[in-house]
Amino acid sequence: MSMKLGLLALLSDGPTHGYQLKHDFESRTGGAWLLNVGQVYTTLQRLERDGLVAPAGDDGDERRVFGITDAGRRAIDDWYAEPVVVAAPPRDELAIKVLLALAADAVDVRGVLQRQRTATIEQLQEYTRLKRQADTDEELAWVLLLDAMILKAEAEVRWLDLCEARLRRRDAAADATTKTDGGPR
Amino acid sequence: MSMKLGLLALLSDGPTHGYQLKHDFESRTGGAWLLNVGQVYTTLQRLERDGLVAPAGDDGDERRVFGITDAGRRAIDDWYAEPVVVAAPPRDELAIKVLLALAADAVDVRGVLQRQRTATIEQLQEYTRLKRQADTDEELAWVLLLDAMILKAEAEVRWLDLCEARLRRRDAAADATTKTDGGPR
DNA sequence: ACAGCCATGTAACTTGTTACATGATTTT
DNA sequence: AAAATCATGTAACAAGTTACATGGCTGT
Repeated sequence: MSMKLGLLALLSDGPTHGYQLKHDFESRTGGAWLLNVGQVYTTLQRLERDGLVAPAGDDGDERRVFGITDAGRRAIDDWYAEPVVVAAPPRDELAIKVLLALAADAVDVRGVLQRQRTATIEQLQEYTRLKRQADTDEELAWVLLLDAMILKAEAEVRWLDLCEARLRRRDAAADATTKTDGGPR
Repeated sequence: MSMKLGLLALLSDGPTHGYQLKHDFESRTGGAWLLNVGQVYTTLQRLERDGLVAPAGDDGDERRVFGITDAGRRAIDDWYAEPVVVAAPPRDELAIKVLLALAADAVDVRGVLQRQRTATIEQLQEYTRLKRQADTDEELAWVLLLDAMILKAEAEVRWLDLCEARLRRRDAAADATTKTDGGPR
């Protein structure tokens, strides 16, 4: 949904053609978000199908200029007016992976957590490195994106640590049970 | 990708049929992740097409039992062995929305940020409420999922605050320019 | 002439997802 | 007998994504 609405948002600033949309989108995201041009055109077709954009422009122009329709304007206003709500359940690959690993006794959950932690911390360092550079460049979009990725990565590390802690606590409890009352046979 | 791999992970614990997979998946995610049964069957078809699972079982059974293949075993081992890497760019609806709002002067970015902040904090309170209950129930899967959602929501709030701060700083800088040297005409 | 960008588009495919049809078995 | 649950499946669509074909225009 974000791609469609992203292009629609760009079109709400004025009619343009597909190739320009690609460039606008990329420049507004600080060059961090590159689009395959083909995708822009397919998305435009689908937006037209849904009545959110319409061909607007001098017939006889080789470039196909699209403009936003009233319905499109309404859609984009709604988008900005409504907060983004997380889907329940969150489509979170890491979470599902850990939960499934947890229940499968053939899988080394600890290993999964540790490998993920290492990888995420590496990413965090890379982001921090990039941010030092971006801060001097004053590219607001790119800086904000990096902020977001850093905060997310930090949250992920914290979650991994929490998982470890809860696992240790659970294992300790199970251990205590086996020692005091023989535990599960 | 996570749905497919999720079912495959379940099958790596032993062959079963579609309906059972649905129940396993839901119970292992603490009931937080409900599946449409139809999706399980379509996903199984696709896994079979890709050679990751194969019909395994007594012919003549009314239930279609599937087992994991060697290729499937390899795929699931890889999944657990490799950390989940964030796609660059992150497909983050909130981030793209804020970045696009930032560049469009017809949009009230401050409003977008504030409405999102309110909504996210509300969610945070709801998660916290649910967690108090889950903590007593000792449902590890559900507790871990809530942990993840809480940490993510907190990170989101922090990011929104950071955005606000950076916007204020930018506006202050622009203001200073207009006052001292006349600024942009 | 040739490289490279501007520009448009189509075909094909993937995953996720829902709505619907169908019937057997079990519980109330 | 009716309701619920078990169980399997298909049709259809949305959204994202890539690979490819095609041609004009511009600078060297």
